[in-house]
Amino acid sequence: MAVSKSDAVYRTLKRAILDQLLAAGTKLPEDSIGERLGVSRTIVRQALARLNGEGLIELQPHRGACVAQPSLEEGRDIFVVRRALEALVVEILNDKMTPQKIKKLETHVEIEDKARASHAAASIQLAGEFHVLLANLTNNSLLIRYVTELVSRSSLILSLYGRPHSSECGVSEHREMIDALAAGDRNRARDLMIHHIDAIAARALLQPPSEDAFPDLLAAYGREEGL
Amino acid sequence: MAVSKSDAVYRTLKRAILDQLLAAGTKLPEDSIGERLGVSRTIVRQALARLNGEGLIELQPHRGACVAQPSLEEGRDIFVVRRALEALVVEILNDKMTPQKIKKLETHVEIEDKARASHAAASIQLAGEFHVLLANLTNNSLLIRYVTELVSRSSLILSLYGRPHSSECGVSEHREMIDALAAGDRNRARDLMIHHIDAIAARALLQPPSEDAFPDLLAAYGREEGL
DNA sequence: TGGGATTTGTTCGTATGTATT
DNA sequence: GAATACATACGAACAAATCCC
Repeated sequence: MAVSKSDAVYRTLKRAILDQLLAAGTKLPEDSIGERLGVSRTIVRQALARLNGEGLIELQPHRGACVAQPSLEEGRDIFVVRRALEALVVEILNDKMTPQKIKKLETHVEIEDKARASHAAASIQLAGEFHVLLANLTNNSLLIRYVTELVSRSSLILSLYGRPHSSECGVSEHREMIDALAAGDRNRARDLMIHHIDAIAARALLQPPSEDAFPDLLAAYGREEGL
Repeated sequence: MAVSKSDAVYRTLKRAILDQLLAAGTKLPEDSIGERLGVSRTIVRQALARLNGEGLIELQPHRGACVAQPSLEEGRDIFVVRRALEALVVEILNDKMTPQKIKKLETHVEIEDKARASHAAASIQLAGEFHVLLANLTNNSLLIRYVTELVSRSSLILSLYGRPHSSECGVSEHREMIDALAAGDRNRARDLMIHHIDAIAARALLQPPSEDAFPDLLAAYGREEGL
């Protein structure tokens, strides 16, 4: 077997969460997942433990797992870290750009552009993968792991608080960034990335809809009624 | 039970690795660990999987686990990320310092100072904990998790490539950093942190000793002998 | 090269803890 | 508040792969 079973389950679940087939908050019982995927609970448990480590699911003792529902505050925390690490990515890449790498990035953006019209799901995924690709070019495995995790979690946040079906990134911003890197313009590349992440954060961290506003309204009415 | 068994095993193993009771490269057979700690293999496996996720052990399929032996290059990668994230920590703390927090930090440094004379093991641990404490004060849970992981792995690198028994950090540098934060001097706090991390990296990433130099020497001799 | 010993990977039954009626 | 239903936590045993002689 090329990859282990739990690896396959891990990937399947991760993809399902990021594609929003499993919405935030969905319960993930070991038994039904195992049955559905034709593996035992042990395998599912391993996959769940790994997803928990990456913050994609929440795992409560004796109460099982559910798809993570990061709060707005957690969302902000994630983007604060993401901005710092992706700034580091371009910082590192400034000294390591080659024609091959530029070509790789341009090819990816081409694909993004083509998918943009067709359908949103693939577009969102590709936009995230651009950031992971950038991280990969640094060859710093830890940085790659962190950025990958951050991009995944950003996607979750976007699904919770962002405007529905809005792509995470603008393709044009990716193009500008490649140009700055290719030109060796350190400061511009860095500024573009920071601006880009901030733009993503702004799109992803809109104020939560009615659900949260509701209790406050009720409380206000309650006070008027002497409650 | 307040914490799960695998949690306890995880903590025990982590501590053992960081305290160098388990040297880098040591094999970690599930069975003997379980026997030693009075738990079944299932529990040990869970703990090992988690340690693997944090990069403290290496886990090869069908071949078991051993304490991680990061290469010099991985070591450099880790410190590159650590510098960026700890710079972010002080950046955030600049806006959030309170007398309570300053007191907390000062108290910790006091303890560090006292342990410095007595024995090295505790001293190294406390030095790392200062950085974790700083991260904790940001209240950003993701940042806390990443910094904690980075500090742990730095400790492993120090044990592999650093001068033996040398403490990771100078206590005086910690004091200066607290002063800069207390004074609200953003730039100075940031510069001190970056300088501090670079100093740690320099102490931790010395050229590897004879082992690596040996093959080169042999090769040189070999060429002279026509090999 | 082969085969036994050892270690990991997996299954599944039982125990335990949580939620609900 | 107790009993029941349900899901997870754990462990013993089996299967498969690796190591070592």
